[in-house]
Amino acid sequence: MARRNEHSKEELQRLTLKAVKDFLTLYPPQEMSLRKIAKLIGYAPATVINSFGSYGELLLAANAETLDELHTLSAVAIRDESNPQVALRKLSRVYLAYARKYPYRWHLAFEHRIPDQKVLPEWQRSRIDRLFALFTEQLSRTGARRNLQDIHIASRVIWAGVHGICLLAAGGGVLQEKHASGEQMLDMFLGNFMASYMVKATA
Amino acid sequence: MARRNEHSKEELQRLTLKAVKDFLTLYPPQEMSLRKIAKLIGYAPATVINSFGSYGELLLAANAETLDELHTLSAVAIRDESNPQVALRKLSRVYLAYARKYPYRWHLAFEHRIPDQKVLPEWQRSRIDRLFALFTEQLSRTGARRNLQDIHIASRVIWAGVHGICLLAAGGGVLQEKHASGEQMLDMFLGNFMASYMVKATA
DNA sequence: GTTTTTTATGAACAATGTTTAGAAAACAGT
DNA sequence: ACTGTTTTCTAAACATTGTTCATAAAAAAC
Repeated sequence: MARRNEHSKEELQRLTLKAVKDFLTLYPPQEMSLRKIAKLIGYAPATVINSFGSYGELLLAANAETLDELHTLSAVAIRDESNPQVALRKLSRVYLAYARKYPYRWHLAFEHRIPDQKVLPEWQRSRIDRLFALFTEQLSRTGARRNLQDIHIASRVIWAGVHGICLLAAGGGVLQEKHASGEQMLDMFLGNFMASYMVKATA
Repeated sequence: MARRNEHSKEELQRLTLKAVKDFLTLYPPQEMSLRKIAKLIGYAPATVINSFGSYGELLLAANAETLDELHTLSAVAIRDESNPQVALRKLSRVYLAYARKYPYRWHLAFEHRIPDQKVLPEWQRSRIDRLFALFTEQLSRTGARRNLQDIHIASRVIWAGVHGICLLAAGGGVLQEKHASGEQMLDMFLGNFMASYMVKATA
């Protein structure tokens, strides 16, 4: 066969990413494949490869959309929140809600080593950093007078804690906690950590 | 070919698991395959399947060994530690050290949905619970007089926090933190969380 | 020595991501 | 309108994956 020219290069990418998103909304990444996605959009496998470079890069692009979505939801959630500690709580709830709503997409985005790619592209790295930055900003606004390095570390600790709790609360695999709700864990984590963090700051 | 009877059923399993362990000490799980392991031990692929049931169950068995190792190291590390808070710190350090030493094995063990297996076996579930229990026990010994449910949740929070921090500090993938050391993050996490947790307990 | 059981494998299968030669539509130049 | 070039797209082939099954051969049982 030959060219059909039904979709532009960008349209084809949009089409493909939409198919991936829809698939991962229902089924886990391991059940997904290049050929299934190709069949879903009505194109040949090689066409998808031509469009994205490789299956791994397609996943990378899909993850970029996930991270963007999560960032937007987070930013909106704390837009009118003046209290930084409450903002941190809201951020954590957004993460948990997202991890529950789209467990497969969420998990894939933070998965390690998606392809055998040696180094992940800069535009992906910056998306992760942008997520961290949301926490760092709120932490700076708490008024805890500390050096930047201290705030940097603390924001990572909070992010890591939230992430780990989401794994327990929404992860469908080995880690699965039934007897403790995600909300309870998040509240206990942020409540205790921030309480002590603020105390030492004002002392 | 036919039977060689060089190894008993158990010996063959030991041999296979050793090969998997050695492989994952050097290379990531995605580069591993049933056929490579089979070649390493000098048996046919079908023989390995016969021995473990499936490739997924082989990974499950390998993960069981990882969890056992981690449990033993943890138990030994806190054996003579009378102070429960110090014990929690030591536990977290063991996790971090292990995640750094065997990043691939560590990651695979806590990965979600290794095979397409619907439900993970009971003997695997109990190994995870045993790891949690180490944290729960020390938390109980802190003297914080709380109900069991509260301690249960708190132990999960601590475990999740430690796990998330290890992901940042030792995870070789998307999440990678260069500017904050794992030790710093662990100390800040446990220090602040426990400080507040204990205060409220004695109040 | 004959039968049965256990052990191990080779060959075949379906599915995977990727490469490549080339067909056909769109475009450009005259 | 014809011709040459470029772009778009795919079928076919490849190597690799996990898994199944008939079967060969050694060991064990009788």
